[in-house]
Amino acid sequence: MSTRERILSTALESFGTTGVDGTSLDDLARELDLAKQSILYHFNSKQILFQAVVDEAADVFIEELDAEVARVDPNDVFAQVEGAVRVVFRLAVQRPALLGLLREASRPGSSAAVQLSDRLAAHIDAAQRSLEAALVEDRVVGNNARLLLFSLYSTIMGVATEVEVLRAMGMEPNLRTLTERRSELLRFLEAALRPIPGVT
Amino acid sequence: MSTRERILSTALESFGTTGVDGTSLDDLARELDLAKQSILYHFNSKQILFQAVVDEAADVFIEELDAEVARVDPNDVFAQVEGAVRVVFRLAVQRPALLGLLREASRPGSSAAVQLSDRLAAHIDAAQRSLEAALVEDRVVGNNARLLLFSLYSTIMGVATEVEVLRAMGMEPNLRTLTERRSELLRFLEAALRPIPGVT
DNA sequence: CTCGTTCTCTACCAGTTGGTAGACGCGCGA
DNA sequence: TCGCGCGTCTACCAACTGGTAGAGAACGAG
Repeated sequence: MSTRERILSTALESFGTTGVDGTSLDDLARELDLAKQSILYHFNSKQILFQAVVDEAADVFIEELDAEVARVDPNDVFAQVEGAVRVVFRLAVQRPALLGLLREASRPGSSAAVQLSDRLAAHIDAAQRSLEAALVEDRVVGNNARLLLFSLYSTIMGVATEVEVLRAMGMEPNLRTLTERRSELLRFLEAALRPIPGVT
Repeated sequence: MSTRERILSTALESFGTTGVDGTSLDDLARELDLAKQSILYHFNSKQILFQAVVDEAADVFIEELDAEVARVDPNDVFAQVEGAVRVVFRLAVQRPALLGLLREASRPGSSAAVQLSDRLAAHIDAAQRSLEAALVEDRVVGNNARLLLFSLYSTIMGVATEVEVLRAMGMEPNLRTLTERRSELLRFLEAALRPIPGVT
């Protein structure tokens, strides 16, 4: 792995867990066993490094989602939701810092928000169109595809990442409860989306 | 308003929008037009100030929820959910920094998480019991009251606070879209909770 | 008046911050 | 062999960080 890649990956880990403001270039340099100035050689400023990290996180996120969605019937909304949930929960286990970074970058007023949204725009549009089609064909219940997508996103990301709230409810965020969380989440989402039989 | 109260309120605003690490005591002092050392007189350290701010935010949050829930039939889960949504959305308009602070304090690994959860424990338990009762009487559909509550929380808080994601979807977070968001959210939650007629 | 308490202030500190300047070593093409 | 670009380094910086020390103002109680 190149130095540049090492820096990116370590920075993603640290920014995603401790936050950008909570991570100093000195911290990163120490962790990388590298001079701080070498970091600044590859990324001219901390801000630029953060942007690069956000881009990388967005790319990984998109890549994983694409790979999963490609294996699923594009007309089956529930299967797509299930795929998205699978991806997010896999990341929650394997790369929690990546989800933490997305959370950091999508914080209200974040400088990286615009950039992140540019990176995701095409995929959001695609998901929205797919949901729209399902909506007009009554394969799914709802009034507004965008807002429905927004609700789905909020629920999935929240259930996958709000581990401290989970703790407050008396459940430790280990692998067993994670599985429970996921299956209850899927049931919840399906109940919210599934048309009532016989009602048009 | 006492100096202590002024400090608390300004700190809540700043911590909730810029984050704790992104806010220096010098910033606060400047904004308050007060010497930094006066802040440290009332709160011996930044950490202690943060804890006090978290406590205050939790108190306000609980107070608002209690006031709303008290006006609602305790056996009507949908009315309770509607009340909670109303409170959260009102705060999203009137005191967005307060929700931002809860988000900050419930960040994975946050030092304030335990404290926040202690403060909310009793209310979480009450909500869970109420949901549990509705569950066994089939007034609501679901398998696990705690996980159901967790899903509800994630959805409501996400839809109310993820304004940058909303922007990424092409909707500006103004008052009109907020109303739309709220009504679509309520529809979504009701669909997720409402038992299908005729099915037991 | 005067003493003690409460609060705010100025002055200061050592450690850390993001960032700059410039030297050194290394590998590679001419 | 030489020069040169690339990457890393040491040394340094001004600004800012959270926090300390201690003086003085305001004020109520005796």
